[in-house]
Amino acid sequence: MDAVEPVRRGRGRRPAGEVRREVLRAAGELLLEQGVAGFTIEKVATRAGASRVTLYKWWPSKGALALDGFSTMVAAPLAFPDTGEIGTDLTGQLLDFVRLVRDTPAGRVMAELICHAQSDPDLAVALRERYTWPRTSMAVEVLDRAKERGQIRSDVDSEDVVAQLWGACYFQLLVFDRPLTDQFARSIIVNLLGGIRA
Amino acid sequence: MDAVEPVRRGRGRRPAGEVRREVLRAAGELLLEQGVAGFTIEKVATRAGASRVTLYKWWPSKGALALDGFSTMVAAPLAFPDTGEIGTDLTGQLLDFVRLVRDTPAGRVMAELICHAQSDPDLAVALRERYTWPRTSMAVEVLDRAKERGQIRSDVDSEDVVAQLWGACYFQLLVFDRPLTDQFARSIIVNLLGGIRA
DNA sequence: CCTATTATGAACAGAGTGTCCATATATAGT
DNA sequence: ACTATATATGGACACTCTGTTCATAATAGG
Repeated sequence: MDAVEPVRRGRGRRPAGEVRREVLRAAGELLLEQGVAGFTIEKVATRAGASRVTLYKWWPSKGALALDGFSTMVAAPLAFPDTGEIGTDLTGQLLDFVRLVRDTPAGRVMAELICHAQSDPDLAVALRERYTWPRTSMAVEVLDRAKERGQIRSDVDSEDVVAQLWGACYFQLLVFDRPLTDQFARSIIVNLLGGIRA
Repeated sequence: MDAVEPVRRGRGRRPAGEVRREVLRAAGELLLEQGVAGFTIEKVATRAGASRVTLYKWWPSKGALALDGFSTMVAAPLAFPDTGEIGTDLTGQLLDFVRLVRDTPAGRVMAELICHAQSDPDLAVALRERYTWPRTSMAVEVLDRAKERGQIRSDVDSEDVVAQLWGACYFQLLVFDRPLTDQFARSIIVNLLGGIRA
């Protein structure tokens, strides 16, 4: 079960950086393997060969540790092309997101982190600052540029649009039980860009 | 704190219906007061003046009990007019939802239940069958009728539209930290119905 | 080399879970 | 009315996880 070599040297100080690295690796692994449900301070400490006290010292909450571990495992590429055509840009970005969520364990963990943030204020702040905001702001920038180019009505709120695209995907994932397909991503972009009136 | 009269009669059998009613009332109250975070089998049992064993016997999981309690407290009205104008119908329905979520504790509890369902299969099934499906199917029906009337393109998937409206609201609530306003609801309907192209 | 910093093991109280048991009693069947 | 069954109950148990305190050991930096 625990295929990790804990590097136990007995009591006493270990290099802080080393311990930190071990803990983050253990946290990330545990998160991807068992999800937030099986993620406990105790298990992370055991797997990292560290003391729970050490974890309590460095991380204010379980959620903060989880997000740190997640970040070290999933280095978000966040590439974002600006081709000048808003439809192309949005499609590329949304498809990247859909595929990340659908084809890797990261998607499920993300969903669980969002959920856990509902009852963990520390995690909620960290998640917004380190994940939600950076990601959405890029989409918002692209949309704002499209508005300047006259491709989108000027009275449209870019953040509303982000909610109607990414929010729809999260809805599929969290509430509906429908699969998250490439076709779905393309369709909702068409719906929003072209309108659904005949 | 505990303003309930537990109706304790000592050991022995009490009428099953009575116990069940007490437990559901206690569960619903606790849920609205403290949310899912403070919702434990132990607290529900104490508040209902019942034994934990009894709860374990009747409800398969904490989530199932929570949803049952929630349902007894929040009898969803689910009124759904069909005026013949798809924009009017959607606006009315979405505004009802937005106001429920924004102005009552039910909204937060709903969000927490959805989140909890991510790691509780029993709750996930119950939530879909008893909440998500009935609600969304009504919106889908209205959209399908609008398609028959030619108000909406026939190649549009009604469930996609639901995801882009209700999903956007859930996104505001769970991921973004933006307030859920009436204006937001109206805007996203306009975006989707009329399209965002200039 | 000396000292401050830091990790560690052990232990603790507290809460919650999930499961036993024997006992008491309401309800249903005869 | 009597009996059998179903069911609620209190008490207890082992277990996990949380969050903390304490003395001890070992590294890192001057």
